[in-house]
Amino acid sequence: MQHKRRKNSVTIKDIAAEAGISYATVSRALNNRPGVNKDTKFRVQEAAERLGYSPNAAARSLVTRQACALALVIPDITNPFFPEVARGVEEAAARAGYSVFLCNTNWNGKKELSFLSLFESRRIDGLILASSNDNGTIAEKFAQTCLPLVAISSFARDIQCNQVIIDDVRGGYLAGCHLLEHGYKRIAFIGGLEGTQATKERFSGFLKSLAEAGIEIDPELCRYGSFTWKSGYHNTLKLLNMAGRPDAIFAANDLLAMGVMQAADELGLNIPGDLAVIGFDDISFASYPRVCLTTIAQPKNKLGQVAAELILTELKEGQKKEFSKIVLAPELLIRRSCGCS
Amino acid sequence: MQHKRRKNSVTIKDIAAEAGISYATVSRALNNRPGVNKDTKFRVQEAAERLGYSPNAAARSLVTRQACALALVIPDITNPFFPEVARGVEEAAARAGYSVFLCNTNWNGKKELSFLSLFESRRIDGLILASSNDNGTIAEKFAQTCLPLVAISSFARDIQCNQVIIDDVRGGYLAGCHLLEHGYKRIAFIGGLEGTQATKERFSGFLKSLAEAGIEIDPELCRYGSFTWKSGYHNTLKLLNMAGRPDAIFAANDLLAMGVMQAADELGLNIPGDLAVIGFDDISFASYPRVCLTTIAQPKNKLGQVAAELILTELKEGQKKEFSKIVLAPELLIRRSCGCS
DNA sequence: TTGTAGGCGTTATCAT
DNA sequence: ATGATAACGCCTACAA
Repeated sequence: MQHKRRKNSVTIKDIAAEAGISYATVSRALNNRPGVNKDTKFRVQEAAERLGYSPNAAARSLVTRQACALALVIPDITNPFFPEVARGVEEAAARAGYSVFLCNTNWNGKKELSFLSLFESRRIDGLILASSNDNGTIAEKFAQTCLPLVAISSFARDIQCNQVIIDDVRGGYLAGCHLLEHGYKRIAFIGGLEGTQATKERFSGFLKSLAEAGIEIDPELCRYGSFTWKSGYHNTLKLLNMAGRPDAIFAANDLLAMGVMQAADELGLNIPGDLAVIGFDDISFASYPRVCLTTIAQPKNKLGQVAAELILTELKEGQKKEFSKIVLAPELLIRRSCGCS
Repeated sequence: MQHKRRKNSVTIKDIAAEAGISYATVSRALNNRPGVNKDTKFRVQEAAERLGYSPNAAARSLVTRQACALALVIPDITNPFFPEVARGVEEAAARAGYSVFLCNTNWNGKKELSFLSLFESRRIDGLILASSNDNGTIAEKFAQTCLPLVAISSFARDIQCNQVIIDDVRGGYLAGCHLLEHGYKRIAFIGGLEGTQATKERFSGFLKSLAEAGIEIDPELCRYGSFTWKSGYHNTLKLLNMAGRPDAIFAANDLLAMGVMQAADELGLNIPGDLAVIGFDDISFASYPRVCLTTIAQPKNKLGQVAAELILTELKEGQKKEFSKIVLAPELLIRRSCGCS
C-alpha cells in the first residue's frame, strides 16, 4: 500500500477565499491583532470554525522563531523522584501554552549529549536539565548553546547557568539534628555514589550538625554505593555487623533508607527501637504505613514548576545578565523511623 | 531590557556561499541524496561543520509535512504505572529519531481534549493515548482526527482505533486461580472505580476462576472505590469486620493491595497467615521486602514500546485498513503475600 | 480597515 | 552533477 500523504489541511488562504478577503486580514483576525473590523473578524472566525482550520505550528515557528516548546531532560523517569518534577514542569508549561519534550537519558551521557543537536534543530525555546553527569561537564556544553537553560537537582554548583536546587546541605543538617535530638550518638551515614554532589552536600550538612554537638564521626560509619535500595541494604548489613554498630543511620535518599530497613528487618532489629533511620526525598512510598519513614522532604513538584517558570519569564522578558540561582528549602518530615510518637 | 531575538542561525544558504555552490546542492549533500559529487559533498559537510550548521526542523516539517514527533497522553505521570510506559515509548521513539511530547492530563477530561487542537496544530505524526476517560468518548474524538492513534491501557474495548492492551480478564483469572490453588475459599474482591474497564475485566476473569472451582461469589465480598491505597485500606477494614470475613483478597491493583496490607496490619492480622492478598500491576514497590506482594505483572515498559512501534511502522508503511489490536499477556509473579514458600 | 508582497529555511521539481 | 525556482503556511512591514 502506498504511503498516503496527510490530507492537505485548510490554511488561512482557504479561509480568506471563504470569507472573501485577503489572507493577511485573516491572519490578523485570528491572532487578535488590533485594527480589524469587528464583523470581518467575526466572519473570519466563523469561516475558520466551519472549515475546521488549525494553524500550522511549523509555519508559524518558521517566521516567529519560537517553537513554544521546552525540553525536559532527565536521567530516568522511572526513578520516583522525577515524575513529580516532570509533572510540575508540564503543568507550568501547559499553563503558558508551551509543550514539553520528554527526554529520558537513561543515565547515558552519550544519549544526553545527543539531545543537544536535536534541540538546536528544533529550536526549542528553553530546556530544563537534570543531568546524569554530576560534575557538570555535560551541563556546561548545554549552557554553551545559549539556549535558555535551567539546571535542576544536584550537580556541580559552579557551572554557569540558571539553577533551581534544593539546599542539600541544610537537608543533611536537619537530618543530623533530628537524630541528635533523639539522643542518638553513634550515627552512620550511607550515601549514593561517593563524590557525587548530592551525597557530598547532604553529608557535609550532616557533619555540621554532629560538629555542633561535639561529635566526631567515625569514618568506619560512612559508606557509599549507589542510590538504590540494594546498595542501602548491603551497606547496612556491613554496618550492623561491626563491633560498635550504629544506633542510627542517615541515608542520603529514601531508596537507601528502605534498604536500611530491609537489612534491619533481616537481622531482627526493630526500627526505631534498635536502630533509627532517616531518609531524604520523601518519595511517595515513604509514607506507606509499612515504611513510615522519617525523611527530609524535597519540594519536587515545586522544583519542576519553579524551573519552568524561570525559563518562561526569561523567555518573556529577555535573558537576564546574571544567572538566577533559586534554592528551595527541604523540610523535615517526621514519621516513625526515628522514634517520634 | 528589550527582548532579543534569537541570533540568526546559519542556513544552507550560508553553507552554499561558503562552499561556492547553490543551496539546492547543499540540501542534497546534507541529506545524502544520490547524485552529488563526492568531494562537493565533502566540502559541504566540512563547511556545515565549520559554520556550526543545524537544520531548522520547522522549515523542514513545513515542506515534508512531518513533525517527527509523537505525543504521549497520560492521566498522571506520578502514578507508578505510567513512568515505565513512558520510558518504553520514549526509548522506541528515540531509536527511530522521533521526539515525544509529554502530555499529563491530571485525570482532567477537559485538559485531555484541549491537547487535541494542540496536536492538530503541531501536526504530530501520531499519538499514544492512555485516556482518563474510561468509556472511550474522549478516545473516540481523538480517533476521528485521522491522526495515527494507539490507545493503551484500559478503556472501552469497542472503540475504533489501534489498541495495545493487557489481557485484564486473563490477569484476573490468574489471580483467582492462584488463590484457589492455595485453598482459599472465601475470597474477596476490591476494585477501583466501579464500572471501570480495568475493574470490570479483572473482576470477570476472577469470577471465571471461581466458577470453575464451583464457587459462587458473595456480593458482600465485592467492594469498589478508587485505585488508591486509602481506598484499599478502607474497604479492607469493612471486609475484615464482617461476620464471615474473607481469607483472601484479590485487589485490582497493587496500590489497593498495599492498602489491604495496611488494614490487616492494623487489625493485627498476619499476611499471609490470616489473610492472603494478591495485587495487579507489579509496581516497583511490590518487590520491596516489607511489601513482598504477589501480583499479576503487567509488561509496562513493553506496553509503551509496542505502542510506539506500532505507530512508527504505520507511519512508515502507511495506515492499515484495519486497526491493530495487540494484547499483551500478564504474568503471575509469586512473592509472599499468598502463602507461597 | 484592508490588501500586496517579501521572507522565514527547507525540500522538490524542473531544467541545464 | 548542479542550478534556478517554486512551493510549504504563516507573519508583518508597507502601501492603499
